[in-house]
Amino acid sequence: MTKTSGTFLAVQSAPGGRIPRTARFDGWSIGQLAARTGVSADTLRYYEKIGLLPRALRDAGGRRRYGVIDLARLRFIQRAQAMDFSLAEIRKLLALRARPQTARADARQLTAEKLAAVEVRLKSLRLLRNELKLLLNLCAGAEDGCPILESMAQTRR
Amino acid sequence: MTKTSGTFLAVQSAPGGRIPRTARFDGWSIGQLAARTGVSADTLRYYEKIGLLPRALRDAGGRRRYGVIDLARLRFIQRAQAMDFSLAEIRKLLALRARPQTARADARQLTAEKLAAVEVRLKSLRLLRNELKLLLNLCAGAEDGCPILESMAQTRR
DNA sequence: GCTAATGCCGGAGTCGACTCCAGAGTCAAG
DNA sequence: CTTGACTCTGGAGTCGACTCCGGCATTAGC
Repeated sequence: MTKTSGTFLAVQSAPGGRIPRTARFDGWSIGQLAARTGVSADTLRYYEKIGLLPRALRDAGGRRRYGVIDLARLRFIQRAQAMDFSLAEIRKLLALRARPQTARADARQLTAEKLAAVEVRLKSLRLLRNELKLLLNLCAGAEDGCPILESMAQTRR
Repeated sequence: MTKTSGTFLAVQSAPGGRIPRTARFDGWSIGQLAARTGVSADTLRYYEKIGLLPRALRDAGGRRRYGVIDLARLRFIQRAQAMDFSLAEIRKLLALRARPQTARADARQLTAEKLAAVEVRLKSLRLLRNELKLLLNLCAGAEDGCPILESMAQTRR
């Protein structure tokens, strides 16, 4: 989400993932994949280290080379992450992808659990918002003292 | 929120904060305050270390003794924490309590900022909830494949 | 007086998801 | 051939809010 160093132009040579007809497409470097996805190179190496991404192919010089499969997997991770799944949960989801027969029920359950957690969080955040609004309203109408600080100082509300 | 080790009975000797008539009330031990508030003794020492609580009075043997002022401050911390304020923010709020003249505006602003942050989080959580619900609905109606995994695998949605 | 419980302190470890670093290797352009 | 951009590795550091530890001192209850 941060480091997007200047490699951007290099990526333009294969827009939309197209393979140039002249030279064999041997994938992207780590920096190119980073620029393409917005995931930093450090993070890509980290994902590999923790096994979220498989060990990438290496070129003659030992440098990582990524292909469309890796890109798809990474996109999957990004989308799952945007859905508030932790890397541990995403690891499970990725494993599910490999065995389609049981995947349905398991993915469903994982998602249902996530939904339940989100609902809970929503509920408490709504309460919190109301509390805060109330405090601000009180504050607007108060002549003396600070209702906000006072409310937190009280022993029971 | 966790460790509530067996000291509970000791506290019962002064229920409701009552002071035994025979001996002078010299406050609570760290364990007693812990049992009374649900904040672990370790955490109390931690709060003192980071200056969230002032250095507690010590008895002859060097052990901490807490009084009602400490209890009130701790309750303040707990309530602010329940309102999603971080310890750093709570530190500011506590500082505000000390200078009532400017406190109003500052506490108001802190609260308003917190409210804004909560609103933002609420919005994104609502979106997330809708996504998850949609996925589960799709999943219920699908005959083949797993719509959940598929949705994450797609390059664009 | 003895023992179990409690408390003290400094410091290390935990969790999750990275981020940063040093020192070395690789590669393309000029 | 040199320069500079990029990459490699293993490991350490970051953030927030604790939690746990070992070794020792003190105290409460019997």
